[in-house]
Amino acid sequence: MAIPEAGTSAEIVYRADCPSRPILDQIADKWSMMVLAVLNEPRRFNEIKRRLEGVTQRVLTQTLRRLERNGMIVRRVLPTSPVGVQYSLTPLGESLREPFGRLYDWTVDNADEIQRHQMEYDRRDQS
Amino acid sequence: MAIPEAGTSAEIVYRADCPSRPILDQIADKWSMMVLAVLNEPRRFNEIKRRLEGVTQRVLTQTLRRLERNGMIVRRVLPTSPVGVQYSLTPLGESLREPFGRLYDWTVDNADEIQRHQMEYDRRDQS
DNA sequence: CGGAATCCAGGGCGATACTG
DNA sequence: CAGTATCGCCCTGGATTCCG
Repeated sequence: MAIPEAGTSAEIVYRADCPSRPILDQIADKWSMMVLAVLNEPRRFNEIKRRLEGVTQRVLTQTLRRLERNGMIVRRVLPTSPVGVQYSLTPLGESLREPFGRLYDWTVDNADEIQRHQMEYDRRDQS
Repeated sequence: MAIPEAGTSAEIVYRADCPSRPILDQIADKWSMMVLAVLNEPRRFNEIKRRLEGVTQRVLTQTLRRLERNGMIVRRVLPTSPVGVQYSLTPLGESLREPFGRLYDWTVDNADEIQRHQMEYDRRDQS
């Protein structure tokens, strides 16, 4: 993995100006991940909302705005009546699906083991 | 990518009981990522803190607790004086570094393009 | 349909002080 | 050294209402 490792391991420091910081702040949330996953083809607002069980309209709007601002999706107003809005991935957003997919696969593969650890931890230090 | 795609794309829905949900809530934050990245070898609390420029001690403690609860790191109290505490990766935590590394690489590779999009977006809809 | 605006409660997080 | 404890702010996110 290419997480910054200087020549000697004694120098690994995550500096505050590391370019990954603001990016991770923007994209490292589960709704962004799920929106990108659902946008395997262009979809409309309520279509996305329906597919992301549990998301509120406010949060979905904010998530879409941020993804749009970051150049990962495109918002297109359809000349229909009533108006429709279609969201689709840009090449940039498309390229993010691969690393996100890896992470998603990992969570699914290890969900059981993680839950076992959690239960054991909570049992040990019972409050 | 293996994000759930049923036979027809019309059925892609992220159900609230998807096992990835609670996991992503736990791990999809930047400090968890950075802690795992820094723990390429066992390290002590203040050592980790020094390497994660900008993290407060409170947040680092919480992050470490959560990672420990999820079975990704191990906390070991060293019999020194004054006491030292050493954190190290478990195999589970180790296995998470790979997908995290992918994501990190992606952010570094695309940081510039994302910033350009942001500036353009902010310029267009100047408030 | 796809939002924007408003109100409001909870908690995330920083700052600070204290401890074994 | 490696935390815990406490206070207080702000921001996130839910619920609701209104609009083009």
